[in-house]
Amino acid sequence: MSAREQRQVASDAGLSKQRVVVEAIRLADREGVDGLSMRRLAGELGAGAMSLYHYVANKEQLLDAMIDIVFEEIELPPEETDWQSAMRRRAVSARQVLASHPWAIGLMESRTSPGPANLRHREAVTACLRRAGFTVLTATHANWLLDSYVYGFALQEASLPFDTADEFTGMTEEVFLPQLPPDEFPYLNESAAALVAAGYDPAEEFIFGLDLILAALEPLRASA
Amino acid sequence: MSAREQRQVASDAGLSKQRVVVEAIRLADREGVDGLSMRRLAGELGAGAMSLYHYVANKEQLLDAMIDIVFEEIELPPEETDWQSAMRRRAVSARQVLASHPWAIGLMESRTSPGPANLRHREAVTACLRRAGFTVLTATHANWLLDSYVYGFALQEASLPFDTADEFTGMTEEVFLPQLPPDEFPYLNESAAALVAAGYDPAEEFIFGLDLILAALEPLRASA
DNA sequence: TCGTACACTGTACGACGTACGGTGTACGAG
DNA sequence: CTCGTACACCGTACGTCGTACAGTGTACGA
Repeated sequence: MSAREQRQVASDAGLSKQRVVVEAIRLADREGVDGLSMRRLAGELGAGAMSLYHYVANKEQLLDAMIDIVFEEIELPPEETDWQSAMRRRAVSARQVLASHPWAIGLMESRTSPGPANLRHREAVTACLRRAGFTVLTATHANWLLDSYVYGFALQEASLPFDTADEFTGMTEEVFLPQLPPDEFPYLNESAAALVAAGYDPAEEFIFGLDLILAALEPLRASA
Repeated sequence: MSAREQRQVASDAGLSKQRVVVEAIRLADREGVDGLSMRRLAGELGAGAMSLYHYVANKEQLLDAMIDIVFEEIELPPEETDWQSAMRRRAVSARQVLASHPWAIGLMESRTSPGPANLRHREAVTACLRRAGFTVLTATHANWLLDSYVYGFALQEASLPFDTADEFTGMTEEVFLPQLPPDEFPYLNESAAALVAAGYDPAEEFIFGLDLILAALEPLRASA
């Protein structure tokens, strides 16, 4: 048995850029982006820290690659349906993916050059809009608008300190409301109370705004 | 002249939480959030690194305080106009502020508890919407929708690798287009070409989506 | 049999956040 | 006028970070 094969047994498989990046994503999902260090990542892979630099030029490039894998996970707009359904599907998918990799959102601000999966995604979305009858310029507007909504929603969702409706109710009643004097924040109190009563569901909230935007974009199609 | 007065001359004024946080923001604006270290910040203030810990519990709290100062800079919705104008003003202000502190957007994802300025802002926005005739629930929807758009737009804008229209044209023609094979990315090519021809202005782009959202929200008012 | 190339790693450096234990000065009490 | 205390500030040190650099061992073609 060669040393390479030994290593493969010891660490589940030989190293590769793919394996490094995938494990990095797992680590970031588990511990947050601050918990992702080259040493820890190497440890997870059963390797020395410097070995990683044979597959990734530096940590920045590793982060770029991680982001692009995230984009790969987002569904492309299906081609066989009307444009609104297609956009809704890909937006919903994007929200799900970003919610399961919250660190990705904070990373986008600092990373300026889009990866290949990102480009493929943009191309597919633009294609869908153009084929639906939007002009080049209105398609650009629609693109900015939809992406802004999706990213902004994911950003807000990521900064919520709870994940489930129960946690929300608990946190609101025990932490937030006591911090909000009703005379200074009457409307926030009212709104928090209503949300506790009505229940809290980010997926529903997301769909509401999304459908409102899609409906408002409909009249901009040239061939309507 | 006392030692304290000497210090004040040497470093422009005695230390204070306010001064520490403001200088931290200046440093982050200038060098990015990665360039902000306790040692460098202390250096800018003419102090030792550990002195900062008398005004800030740790770096996390410093970042929280920075974010809240940023929220303080955003205009509250004016009370004397119709709700759409009020929302437009505060949204435009928010975009400007976030564009001048791009690091703030990436920070929001990891920071979960809102500061006082943030709360005041939310209260004022919610008040404006409720007074305009939105119900508690539709006001919540509108809030999520508008904030998502503003934050998401700011996030996308921050991740653009250029600041001016000229830079945009240059980068597009010299860097992006050569990377986009026309047969693989026909629509992105078309759209890039159109943008170069029509000129690029993020402020206009922002207003487009904003007004579209505001118009779409109008019919949701109860007292319309 | 040997040379080369490749995959990998050990060590070391400078910078980071911050715990801990000072140090000097201002100031109220005696 | 003296002195105790409180406060503002800092020097040093520890563990961790990213990563430059200089190896080391093995596979493989000649």
